[in-house]
Amino acid sequence: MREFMAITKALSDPSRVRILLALRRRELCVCQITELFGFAPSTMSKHLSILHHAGLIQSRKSERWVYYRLPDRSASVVVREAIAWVRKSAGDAPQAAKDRTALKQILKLDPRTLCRRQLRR
Amino acid sequence: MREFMAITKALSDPSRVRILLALRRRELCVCQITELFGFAPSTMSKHLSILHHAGLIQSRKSERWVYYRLPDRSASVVVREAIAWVRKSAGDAPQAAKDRTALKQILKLDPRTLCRRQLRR
DNA sequence: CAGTCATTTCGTTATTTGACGAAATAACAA
DNA sequence: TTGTTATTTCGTCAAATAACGAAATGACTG
Repeated sequence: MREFMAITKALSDPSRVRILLALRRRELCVCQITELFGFAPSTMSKHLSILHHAGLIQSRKSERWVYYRLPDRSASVVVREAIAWVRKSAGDAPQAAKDRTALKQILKLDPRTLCRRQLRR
Repeated sequence: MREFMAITKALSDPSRVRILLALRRRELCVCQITELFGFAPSTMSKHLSILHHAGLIQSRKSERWVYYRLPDRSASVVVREAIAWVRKSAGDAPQAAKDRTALKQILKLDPRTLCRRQLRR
């Protein structure tokens, strides 16, 4: 029940659902996700931490960046079914489509450039 | 996304998950659910209203009581998959087992008697 | 009709949550 | 080392949520 509630609480915020959908095809680094959402870095970090704590995303560190991705096959059935349900139920929402379009633009940029861009504001 | 978030928000409270699990096999009237949880009637009513608004339960009125049940086949795929996921992922939790045991006792009583019992407190 | 009774609605209160900025941390670069 | 950069942690504030009791509602009962 604990693990399950961690998942449902993680899914109860629309930004976190959007993050999961954005990670559908590829891993993303924090600065890319931050750029996509327009939130303060600390806010994004908190959302990512909640998803990670629920087991819904995994992370790796490379050079200066932290990358998040959907969990691999080693994840529990609960988690994998949750993600499948999210994708199937919310993947076609207008917001998800908007995010995909915005993400395409973001992915054109080199992460180095991107993160500097964020700082300039 | 709206419908989906109504569902995830509804599922983000453990009491509401327990209600769904309690309704697994049969419909229950509000006074039976209230007895099971020990909350104030107004609190239970609010939880039921949130579940109902999300489409996760249906209701019918009979004589003096309101009965709630899981939705029938007419419910959307999102809803049906949500309920299936809940059952599969949280149905075996210790709390769910406790609830089943407590529910057995409650079901032995006639609803008439039961609701009066609540009032006496 | 007047009185019960089951449930819901409303208003209040304490707690949780989500946002931010500032400061801390960790990794790289000069 | 010293400074820069990416991310996280911490503290704060406003908004959302979950609990309650009191009052309203709606349906049966006498």
